[in-house]
Amino acid sequence: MNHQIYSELDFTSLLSFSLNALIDELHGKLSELGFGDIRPAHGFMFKYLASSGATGIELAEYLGITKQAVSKMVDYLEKSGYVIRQNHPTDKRGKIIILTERGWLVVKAKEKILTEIEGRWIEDTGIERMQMLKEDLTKFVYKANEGKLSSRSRPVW
Amino acid sequence: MNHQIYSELDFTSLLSFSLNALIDELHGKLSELGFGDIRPAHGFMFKYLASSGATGIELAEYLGITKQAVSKMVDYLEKSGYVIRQNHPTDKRGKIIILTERGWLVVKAKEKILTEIEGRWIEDTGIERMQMLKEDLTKFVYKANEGKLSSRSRPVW
DNA sequence: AAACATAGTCAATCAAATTGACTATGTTCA
DNA sequence: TGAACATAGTCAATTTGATTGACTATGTTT
Repeated sequence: MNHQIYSELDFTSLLSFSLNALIDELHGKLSELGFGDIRPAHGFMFKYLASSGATGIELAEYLGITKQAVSKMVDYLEKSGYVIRQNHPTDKRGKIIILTERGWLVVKAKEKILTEIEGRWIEDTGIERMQMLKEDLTKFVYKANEGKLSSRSRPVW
Repeated sequence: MNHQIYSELDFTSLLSFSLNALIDELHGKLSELGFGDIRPAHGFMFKYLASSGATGIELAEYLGITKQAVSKMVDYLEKSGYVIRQNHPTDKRGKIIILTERGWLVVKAKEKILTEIEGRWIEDTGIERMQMLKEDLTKFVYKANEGKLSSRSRPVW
């Protein structure tokens, strides 16, 4: 293995490679579990839908993409049986997107896998350092978004 | 500002948001400097070309994308005046892609901006913690790639 | 010399997003 | 209360970054 590559990584590369490694492992394991049609781009959508349902526009704001892009993603996930569109109870223009049973299976599988990965990281570096790492990243994210509150800029995984 | 969003971020979100914040700031500043036609996808290409030149296939391997994709990126960057294709000195099939003067300006601007950002992070969290953070991420990246040495999986910024 | 391998390009397609135009419903206010 | 405006969602065309497949030209092996 080419060790040199890893000894001189700049900060941006470190973040990028870490995230990629995480996402690759996650989607590899999801594929093994029969969820091969879930793609990285869907990750944050599932995350948001898990907390409750959501309208298209809520999703668009959360994901930082247009409502048209959300609509297409929902088309795909609905066709694949992970979500359904329901009529909004009070607003006849609106729809609410909710997870199907199969959608919930994905969310649960995803959580399990991510917990495993994070657990392995904790074993490697210790719980205190992992905690610090999270604190620091949280601080950076928070600071980076102080000035311009808006637009979450395509967080894709 | 919605503080709640930031207090409960899982690890994947933290990595994703940190990386996005970094990339957004970098490309915002590059735009201000007149390099608005450089896009996040070009980041690692510039990084690799800066160390020496490279053939298309070397770039493809480094970036984890196909040689056709590299060829298109090079078309774009050549048209924009950041790189040129030269004939390979010994292999008549091959080309070497090297940075133009304008390409070097981008590399230097990029390094300056990233150093600034990293400096701000160090101010916020301290040099020791920053060092630990880097060590930990390096360890994760290294471990994640032990099994399967190949394919760098689209590191895009 | 023939057979195979490699570097690069061309063309068609896919994935994830965009902008712009549109329908239907909801809200405001003169 | 109805006209004017705003909002939720879809349809269509386009862009960006990537893919697979087919091809040319050159290099290497046997």
